[in-house]
Amino acid sequence: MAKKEKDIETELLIKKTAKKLFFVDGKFNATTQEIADEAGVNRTLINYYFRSRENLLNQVFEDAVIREEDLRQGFLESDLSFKEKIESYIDHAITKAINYPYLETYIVSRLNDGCFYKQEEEKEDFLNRFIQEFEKEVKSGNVQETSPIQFMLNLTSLISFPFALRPLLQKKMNISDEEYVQIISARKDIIMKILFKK
Amino acid sequence: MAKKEKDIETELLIKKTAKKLFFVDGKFNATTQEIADEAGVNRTLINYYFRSRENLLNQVFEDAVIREEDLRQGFLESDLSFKEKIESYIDHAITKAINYPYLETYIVSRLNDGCFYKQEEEKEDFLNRFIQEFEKEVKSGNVQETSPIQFMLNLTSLISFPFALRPLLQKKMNISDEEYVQIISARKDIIMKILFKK
DNA sequence: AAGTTGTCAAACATTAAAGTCAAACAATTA
DNA sequence: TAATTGTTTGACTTTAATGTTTGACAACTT
Repeated sequence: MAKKEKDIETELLIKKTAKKLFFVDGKFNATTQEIADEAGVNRTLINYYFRSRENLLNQVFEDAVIREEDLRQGFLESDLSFKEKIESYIDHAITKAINYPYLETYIVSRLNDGCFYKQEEEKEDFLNRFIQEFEKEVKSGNVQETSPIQFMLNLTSLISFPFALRPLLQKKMNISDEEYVQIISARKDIIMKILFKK
Repeated sequence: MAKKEKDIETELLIKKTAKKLFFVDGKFNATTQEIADEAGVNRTLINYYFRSRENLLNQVFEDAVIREEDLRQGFLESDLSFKEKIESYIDHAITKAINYPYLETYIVSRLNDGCFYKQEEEKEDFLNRFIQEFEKEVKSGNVQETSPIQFMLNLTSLISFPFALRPLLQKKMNISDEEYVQIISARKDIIMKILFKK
């Protein structure tokens, strides 16, 4: 069992590199060669560790879905106020979006290519709890009156879109990299102001 | 010059089908065979009309960029109020998003694959005019005080994201197709309420 | 140091997608 | 109707990406 650690290291390195290409660079069509080059390893190692390219992609996809669902996990658990919970959610989501801007669009592109994944169990629970908490906020007049679903749509749209569409938006609006970072770092407050009346 | 019309028909059919696969179905990796099958024509016709696959993709890309920029064209031209202009913009954008939900993410995915396109000239002009009009609105207290760029980000995010991420959002929130259509058709009013104070 | 196991890469094989070509076919026109 | 031009097709070639095999060598084990 020599070099066992190295084994895991290389395997993880490949996965990490694939994720970097997919989620960070948005190169959804990266070939095994490109992944190997970027990772600085021989291309055949991808087959050695993952059997096939498809296998690697599936693992990456699964990880992405998990990461995506992780964010919601525990989001309602704390004893913060609803507004504070949303605030902390935005923080997390923005951090995620900075590190993996194309995570969501990658998942969608895979879904459209016929990839599936099984639903988590606790979801119903989560949605119900969220709806309940949200309705309370509506009654207290803290948020604009809409359906909880629309509220979530607004929330996720306002957070993720500027990251996922960054190249296009920058180009359309003639914005430099530095400016865009500026703009993006101001998003949290703006989003909070939009979502909460008080 | 026989059959000139038919020529154009087939060529357009192929392009239209490619667009359908890319922008409507989100199949960014469709092969020439898949495009041909979907169009009900022989695969080699793609080479006959477009020389190469890459060529077809570039044409489709260019068209997409144009369509994308068209939407903005004339948006400020009318003598409607700013609010009415935005309202009509949202109408157009939603119609576009219904018909081509993946238009924007497709462009981004191509940009990330190293595709470029040249900037339009009148852009600076458009942006300046928009900024001017927007600042006036801020002064009149019709909109929340933010930068015009942030306003545009909010606007486009709120419109496009629910379309571009539809499969993921539906899955995450356990929403049926019928429900989702419902939700989406209510977006315009919701977005207007968010963007305008009065 | 000989044996064992895990790691890696070069060379080769396979596959599937893209692209070419020549011949068949259709339409138009002289 | 024969000739010309444009369109479509099937068979073939090329290319590029994936997958497999084998053997070198490094590290650890005894």
